[in-house]
Amino acid sequence: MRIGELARRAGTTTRALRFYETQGLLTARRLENGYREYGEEDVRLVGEILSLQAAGLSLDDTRPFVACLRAGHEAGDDCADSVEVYERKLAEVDACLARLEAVRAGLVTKLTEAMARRPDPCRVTRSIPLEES
Amino acid sequence: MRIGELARRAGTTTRALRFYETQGLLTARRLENGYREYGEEDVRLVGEILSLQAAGLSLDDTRPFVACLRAGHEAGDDCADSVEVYERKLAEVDACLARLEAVRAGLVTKLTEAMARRPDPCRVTRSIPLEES
DNA sequence: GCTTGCCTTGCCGTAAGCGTCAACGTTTAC
DNA sequence: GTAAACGTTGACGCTTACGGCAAGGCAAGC
Repeated sequence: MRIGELARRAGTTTRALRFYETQGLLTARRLENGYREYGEEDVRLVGEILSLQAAGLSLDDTRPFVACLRAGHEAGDDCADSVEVYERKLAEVDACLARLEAVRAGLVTKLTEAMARRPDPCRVTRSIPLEES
Repeated sequence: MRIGELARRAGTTTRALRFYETQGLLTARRLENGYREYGEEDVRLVGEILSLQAAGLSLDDTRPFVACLRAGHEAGDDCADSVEVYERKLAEVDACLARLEAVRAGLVTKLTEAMARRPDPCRVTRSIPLEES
């Protein structure tokens, strides 16, 4: 199949596929007219990439998974390198979570302090009519 | 004072200060030779920007705070706009936390599944010598 | 022969916050 | 007199994952 069909079937764009190729994630044989030609296994491969990206991995992180599939494994994470990426990414996510928690705490502090400084905290902008609706 | 001194006193670089100026966050009068000239209040202002960035705000988010200080308020968050930024940012951080939690959960799932598929999970790489140390 | 649709390569732009030259003028001290 | 330390503007680099557009080649239906 050609690039357009692969893009449709894998659920992405031709732009993305060509980009993956420049990144060495995808390869294609060429037809006589220069068009890229893909096989069924490429649908699976691109699907793996997209699924991993959705799981929070960067494109670069998907390399071991692609290599693993190319090496004939049934799943992209059937290789040690892939599992290692999972672990590394998990650690990164945990670090990011911790940092965000800290940022959150700082924001809450600043917010409450600012609110405490505001004059007339009990002011009512508009009185509520008793008999409405 | 000139840009170098302001940078030192505020704890940043001249490059950053010039950048803030292009972003409209900082203004400076010019000496006859074209050099930027700052006052004491600018030290405070730049300090506010840096502190907010450290708290997780983007440079753009600091605009209301700077405007608030320029308007003569004692604190940069003595204005409604600034407080609004706190609230918006807090919501953003919360959303980001939720997304990261989901990513984390997905990673853990993938990792445990991949580990479960690995052969020989009880394999011992090296036997532990009984009499060591 | 015309249109339509698919394909090609390549280059620019995005968002954030500066770092790092380049190439040059100014001030100050020895 | 000159060197060091400071100042100026401008422009490019970096990172991610493409989108958009240009300018064209190829294929198929009417």
